[in-house]
Amino acid sequence: MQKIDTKTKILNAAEQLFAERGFADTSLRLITSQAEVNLASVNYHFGSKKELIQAVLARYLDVFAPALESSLQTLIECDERIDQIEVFNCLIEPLLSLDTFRHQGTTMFLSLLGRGYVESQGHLRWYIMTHYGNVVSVFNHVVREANPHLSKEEIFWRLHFTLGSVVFTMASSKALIDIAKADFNADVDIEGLIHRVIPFIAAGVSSPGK
Amino acid sequence: MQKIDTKTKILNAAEQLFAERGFADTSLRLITSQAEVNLASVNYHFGSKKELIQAVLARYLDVFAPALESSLQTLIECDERIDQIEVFNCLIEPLLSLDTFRHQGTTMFLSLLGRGYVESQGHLRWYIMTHYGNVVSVFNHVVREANPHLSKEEIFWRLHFTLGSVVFTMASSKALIDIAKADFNADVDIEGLIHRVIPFIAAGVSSPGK
DNA sequence: TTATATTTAAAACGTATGTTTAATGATAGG
DNA sequence: CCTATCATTAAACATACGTTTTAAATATAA
Repeated sequence: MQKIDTKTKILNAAEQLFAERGFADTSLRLITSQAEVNLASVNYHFGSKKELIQAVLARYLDVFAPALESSLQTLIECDERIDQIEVFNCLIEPLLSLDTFRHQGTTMFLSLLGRGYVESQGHLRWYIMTHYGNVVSVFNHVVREANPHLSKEEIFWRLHFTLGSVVFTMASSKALIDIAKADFNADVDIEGLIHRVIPFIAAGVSSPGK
Repeated sequence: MQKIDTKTKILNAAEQLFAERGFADTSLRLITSQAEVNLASVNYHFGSKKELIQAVLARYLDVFAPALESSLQTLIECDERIDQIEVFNCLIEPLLSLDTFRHQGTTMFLSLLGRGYVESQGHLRWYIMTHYGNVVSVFNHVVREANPHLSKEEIFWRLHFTLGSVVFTMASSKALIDIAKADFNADVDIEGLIHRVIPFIAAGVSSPGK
């Protein structure tokens, strides 16, 4: 059992609480008591609550973004004709690897992403664009290749519908999985959920439209 | 120009601020100053902030739920074979009529719905089920009719993916529409957005799956 | 070991929150 | 006209928040 330093203990506690309760409803005192560190250490190590939130998100994005990018690059190099479902399949491995990277990492990441998008009034969007803009561009490019019949604008909107499906579902995945258990005796985990959502969003994105 | 009573002034100011900034980030002082009423009048008329939030949501749901229900009933009675796109089309009129009912009512309602779902930790879900459970049942029933090839469980998940697409997009529709304006010189309003999202979610829901 | 820098600790600060109180004003019924 | 109910106001309340300060403790390096 190795010793975990204060900074990491804060990040671990913070990400869990942020994912469960959102940013505004999670106080620094709750975080530090859960992490069993002193209150002031948050401001010492991170400067402010806002910077802590960024650090929590960055810890995931720094792993996820490069993984997705290389996954997309492989797709570009190997396939002549790209299908939309293959594009979304590129998300699976980078997403699921977050679960080995940290306990319930996939759920945590997607919850944080969803909460960040609705709570930060567009700040997260800007942050992602400036820090991970490249992988976003590549993703957009590949989706365009897979759907030559769609305009840039149509793709813009459909990718946001997609993002909504994913982060909204994942943000409440814990509760939803419980309901599914109770109502259908169905045992679903986060991996099963991802495999359920991908056909849905792929069909939506590639739909001929009205 | 008729005189608006305090209770309504509070509701009007609250729903706008809630939709824009979320529930946690909107203080009663901000609401009452915007509404130009006394701070204490919130607790006098509504009891607490939580009950104010419920009142704001109820004001929309009390209009939307019956409208949707009758719209679905008409569909059931008229069509022998129901298509999924028709089911979602039933949402259009009830949603858009909120815009005449109140300024930017459609956007407001969907934003509130989205925020309620992610901020209330499942409370809104319970509230809707207990107060408007009937229309939810009818909607579920119609979707089942339109998609006999899908299991109850599959429909459960796909409707949540759908809800995610809609509320997530609408919750940030203001910002997204601005981006679309800047990037594509595209003029989109809330009605246009609804007509964009319906083919997307209809294709997703009725997709054969993997 | 000593000097220096880094990290932790406890306490207080200032501010903002939701809520309550108590007094005043308005309104309608007898 | 008086009274009882309802509505509004200003002020205070208690609490919770993010942040800062000051000092002690710990680690690091000479």
